[in-house]
Amino acid sequence: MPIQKVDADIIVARALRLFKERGYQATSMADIGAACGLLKGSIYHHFPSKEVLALAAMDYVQTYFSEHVFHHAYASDLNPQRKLKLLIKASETYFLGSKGGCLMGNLALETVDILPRFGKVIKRYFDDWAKALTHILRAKFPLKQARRLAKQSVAEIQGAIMMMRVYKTSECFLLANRRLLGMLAD
Amino acid sequence: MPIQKVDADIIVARALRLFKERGYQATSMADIGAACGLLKGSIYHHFPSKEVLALAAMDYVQTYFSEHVFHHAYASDLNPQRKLKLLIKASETYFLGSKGGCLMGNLALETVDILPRFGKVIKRYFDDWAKALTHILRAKFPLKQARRLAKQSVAEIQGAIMMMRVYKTSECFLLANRRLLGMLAD
DNA sequence: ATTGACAACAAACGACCGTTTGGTATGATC
DNA sequence: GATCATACCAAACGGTCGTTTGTTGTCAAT
Repeated sequence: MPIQKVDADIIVARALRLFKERGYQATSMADIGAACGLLKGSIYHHFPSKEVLALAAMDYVQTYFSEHVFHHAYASDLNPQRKLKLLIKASETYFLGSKGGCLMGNLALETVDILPRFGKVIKRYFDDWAKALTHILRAKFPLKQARRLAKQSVAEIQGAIMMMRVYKTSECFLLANRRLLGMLAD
Repeated sequence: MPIQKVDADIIVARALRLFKERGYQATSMADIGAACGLLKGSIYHHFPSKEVLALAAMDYVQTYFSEHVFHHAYASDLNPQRKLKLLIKASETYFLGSKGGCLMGNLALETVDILPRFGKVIKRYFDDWAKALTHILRAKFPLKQARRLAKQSVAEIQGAIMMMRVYKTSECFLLANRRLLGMLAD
């Protein structure tokens, strides 16, 4: 009775949410199926394994951030402050608008020494984030220093997201972003 | 044939290592048993459950940091710079000397929304860390600012430890500590 | 009308999970 | 030397895991 049709995108979206909020191992295929109105076996019509499904979810996040967050760094017709402001705003909208913090950060600590394929995707995500910030900070700092400040900021924001999950307060996260913005001011 | 005697402390130490390197869910009682030369069932002679064993491991970390890291903040016969230097050195010794990063940080992201009992211990750990830094920074900054800088630094260091695991480089972690130390300089 | 690809179900697979049980050797106590 | 708690093993428990298999109903194309 397949009157309904659940396509791969919906499964990715639901799985992403679960992986982000509960983690990889604590999310079962049955959980994902239930979130889609399917039995767990039916998911294998769309994805060959749980690991590939998680990779698809990570890919979605990577694409989302490239298109909705990082891309602000490369909008050529804006000044650096404005670019940074838009990038931070987009990041805040994402992280304050949903539970579970950062999928990449969560999976990083949970799986980096266990599932090597995840590590590469996570690395690329952090790389792209740092690259976007570096590109903006280049307007004020020499390349090496811009790179250092960018990496520092990515680390601080990830740490702040961790604190956000532990303390259930966005204070630390907002401060980290404000401090990043302050790097361009003088 | 119990010619050997594996006591609770050894089990905690081995479990701590496994939980830190692989995470909570990916570490089975059989793994822990094997690391102690025991069958998984034998662990239940010393601990009533996996959850309680993990709590014991977290408690060990909490005590270790209180006695070997945070306590430097309260050594009354040293100037603030010296205190901070010793605290940072002890922290670096710990995090650079073993794999897996920070047990508390790892478990925070993996279990905070799933195992409420873990959340409280993790919170206390971060609180104690921030409190130690606040106590040192108080020498230069008013209380509110000291608190803010302390929290910021804890978040940044946790984020840097995450980067250390992902990129397998201690660079970011060392820089975060240097920046913390720089807060006292002028 | 028949075909065939599709989407889903129902059920089972073997493996492993955390935990429990019952038994067995050890070593100290009386 | 008998007693008894201890530390452990061996085996099983019920349950869940990710995955596979076979089947069924649906829908579009022939």
